[in-house]
Amino acid sequence: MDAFFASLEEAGSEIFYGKPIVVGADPNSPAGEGKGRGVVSTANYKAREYGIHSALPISTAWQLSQKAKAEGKPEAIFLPVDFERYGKASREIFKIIKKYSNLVEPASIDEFYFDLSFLSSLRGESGATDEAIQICQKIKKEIKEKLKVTCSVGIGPNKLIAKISAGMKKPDGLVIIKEKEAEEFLEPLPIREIPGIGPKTEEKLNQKGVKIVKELKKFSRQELKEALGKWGVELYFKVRAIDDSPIVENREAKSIGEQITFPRDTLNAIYIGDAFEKLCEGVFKNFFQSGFKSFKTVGITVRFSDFETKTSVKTLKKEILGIKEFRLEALRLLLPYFDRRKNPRKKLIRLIGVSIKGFKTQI
DNA sequence: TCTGGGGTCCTAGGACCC
DNA sequence: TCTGGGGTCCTAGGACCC
Repeated sequence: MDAFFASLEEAGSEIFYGKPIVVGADPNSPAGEGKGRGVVSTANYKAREYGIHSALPISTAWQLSQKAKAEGKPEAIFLPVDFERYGKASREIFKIIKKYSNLVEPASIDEFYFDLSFLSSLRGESGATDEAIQICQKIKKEIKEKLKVTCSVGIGPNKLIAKISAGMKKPDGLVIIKEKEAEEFLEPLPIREIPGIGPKTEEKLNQKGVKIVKELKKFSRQELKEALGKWGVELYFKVRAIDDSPIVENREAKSIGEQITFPRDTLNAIYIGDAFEKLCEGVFKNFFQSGFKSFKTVGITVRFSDFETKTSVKTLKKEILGIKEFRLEALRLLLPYFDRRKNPRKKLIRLIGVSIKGFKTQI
């Protein structure tokens, strides 16, 4: 989906239509006047013209909006993240795609993989590509009609190529890469376009003089394995457009968690305890609604004011069924961060988080 | 201008078991 | 007199994705 959260907000209101929209943290909490904590989740394309984008500190986004205002352009509209609403839209999109493919994988709230490989056996190679394009155009049209938002689609011989090509023509694009073209298609791309290559891996490979995918092909499987571990072997195949990862429709959650960054760093036990309580309740509610029966592992996260982040995890011998046990175990993990045991310098706390894993399914 | 929130997967060392 | 080998679980941390 294109600028999904912001597009949904824009589509949901006449007043917002055509305006720059920024979904994310509140720019005016707690300090007011654009001094808020947090980052931009999604900016629509109008807001991107101001230089506002995902992951940008919300305070910076606020300044960019003020600068635009001074130049006589419209101020950006800042909105909180409404996960429930976006989740509902996401499920509707899933249903639309499902009408055209019986295998649809929600890769995230705004990304889907779907299988059209049945067309190849049905129509032969050239007929299949034509029909794949037609189906994707229908899906795009139906999503636009029903939700008033656009998406970008990539058609390829595997998930890797489909994903990368979907990103080539945004927004509202449709790109098809045939199997024969796939390897050549990747060669001139910056290595960062390969999903899984982030800032650290990019830097590591830059050190070896590698900037584009073609240059990665100089390395043997063994060399990439030595440099990047197991992931290096996967990368060896990816740069050759080889990817046999399956489309998985029903993925079960492996962990459930919530975290909160405080408006101001604090060591106030009452304040933190209150937030902690709410996090436990939120996690347990989510766990309960997920339909799992029990869990065995409880974890907490503490981020200090200097951004140092610590985690403590405990796997219990017996399964946890109720919120009281859960809260008690989580609290046992949290308490050491208030005293000498895990916070000898009495650093202020910026964030706490609570998570669970090791689920057991019903029956 | 400080750096969200909800996740997944991998690694490495230690414990433990056969 | 040296101190196997493999498998699995657990913890902490890191990289990455949207």
